[in-house]
Amino acid sequence: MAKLQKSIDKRNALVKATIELVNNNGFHATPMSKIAKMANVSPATIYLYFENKQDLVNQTYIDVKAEYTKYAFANYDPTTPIEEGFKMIWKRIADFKLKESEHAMFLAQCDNTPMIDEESRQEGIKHLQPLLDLWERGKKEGIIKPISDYLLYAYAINPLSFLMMTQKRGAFTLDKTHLEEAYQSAWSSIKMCQ
Amino acid sequence: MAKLQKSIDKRNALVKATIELVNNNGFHATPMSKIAKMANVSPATIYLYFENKQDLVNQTYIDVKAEYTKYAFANYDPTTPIEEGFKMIWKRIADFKLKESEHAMFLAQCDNTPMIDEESRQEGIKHLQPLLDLWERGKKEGIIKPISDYLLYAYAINPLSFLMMTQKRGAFTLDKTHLEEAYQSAWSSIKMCQ
DNA sequence: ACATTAAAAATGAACGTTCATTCTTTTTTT
DNA sequence: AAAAAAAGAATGAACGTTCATTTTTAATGT
Repeated sequence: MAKLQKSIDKRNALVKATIELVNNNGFHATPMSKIAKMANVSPATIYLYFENKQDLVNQTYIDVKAEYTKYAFANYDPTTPIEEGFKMIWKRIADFKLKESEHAMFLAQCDNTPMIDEESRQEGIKHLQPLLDLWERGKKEGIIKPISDYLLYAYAINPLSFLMMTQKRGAFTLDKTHLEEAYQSAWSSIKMCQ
Repeated sequence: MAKLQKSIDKRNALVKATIELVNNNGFHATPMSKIAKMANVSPATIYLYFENKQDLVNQTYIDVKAEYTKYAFANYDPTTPIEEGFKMIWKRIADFKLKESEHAMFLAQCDNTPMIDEESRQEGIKHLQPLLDLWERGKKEGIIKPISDYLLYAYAINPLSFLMMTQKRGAFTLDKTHLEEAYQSAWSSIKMCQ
């Protein structure tokens, strides 16, 4: 019964501290000692919950990625018409990136860095399937451009990461109007007919 | 004459080694000793060219960013018509990201990480002005959507970083066809009229 | 209900290593 | 021969991780 007795709160505190410190200082400047201190835990305790530093950051990545996709598809019904369904998911993702910007920022850092093991990266991608299914359906119906899912993601979704990052740096603020413009650009870039 | 006597080759070798090691291992796992070894130089010698590790990575970032924008605008003439000018710059940027993908990857890592000082980041942005000017002109002529430059960059340019990264990971290959589709998506997302 | 006890969880200090940086000496350049 | 550049070895600090011990938890017997 070993694992079950350990406090989930403590694990979560460690994950939370990891996100916050890596966001602010980068992976290279967040020692285990600081993570422990921020989580109000002894450094040694970390090793009761995680194998080592790499495992801690891998698990943190998977946790946040799962939260992200769960949020994105929370209210999505796979029978929704294409355009409406896409707008729904897009808005949820935008919402996540803005409201949970700490988490979104952490993902952006992980996704552009060799700090996450390839295995965990693969694990994180899995839950995006509903969006890929929607696109598949959209292509069949002649509503979505018949191009690679990577291209669709690059133009429809990924720009939100850049905008979130830019906003986080204080360069500009993504208000309601911007968001509507962003949606129009996203939709323009992947819909058929032009 | 202190600085001038030092070998520019040695400096470049250090910058090159930094890019390669940071790309492959991340900043957190590239010690000065390894950089020195890869550049065939003593660790102590690094400090004749750079103040410290932070300075080395800052200067590397600025170097690569300057190379990037120089490449992007190499054959651009500010009097070119909007659509043609945009296509020209876009293709050059795409070209850079694919042909100089090591450098592009390094920039992507720097841009999503707190590893670069804010000052050096600002320095790196400066040289993008010709593109912003083109957009300004395009908005006035009613050809480009009258939205924030950040939005335009997010949809017209930034997706290339994602695609380059995806390609680097081996998930898919960005061939000629994909590139043409990508351009169409980029242009669709920022042009007026729909 | 309480005392006892064994296991689990948590800890602070310690360990060995690695790191960025500096120091002293040697080599190269002019 | 003097100055600059480069080198290897040295240094102290910081790191990830483990060790020896203490504290907490929960099950058991009375």
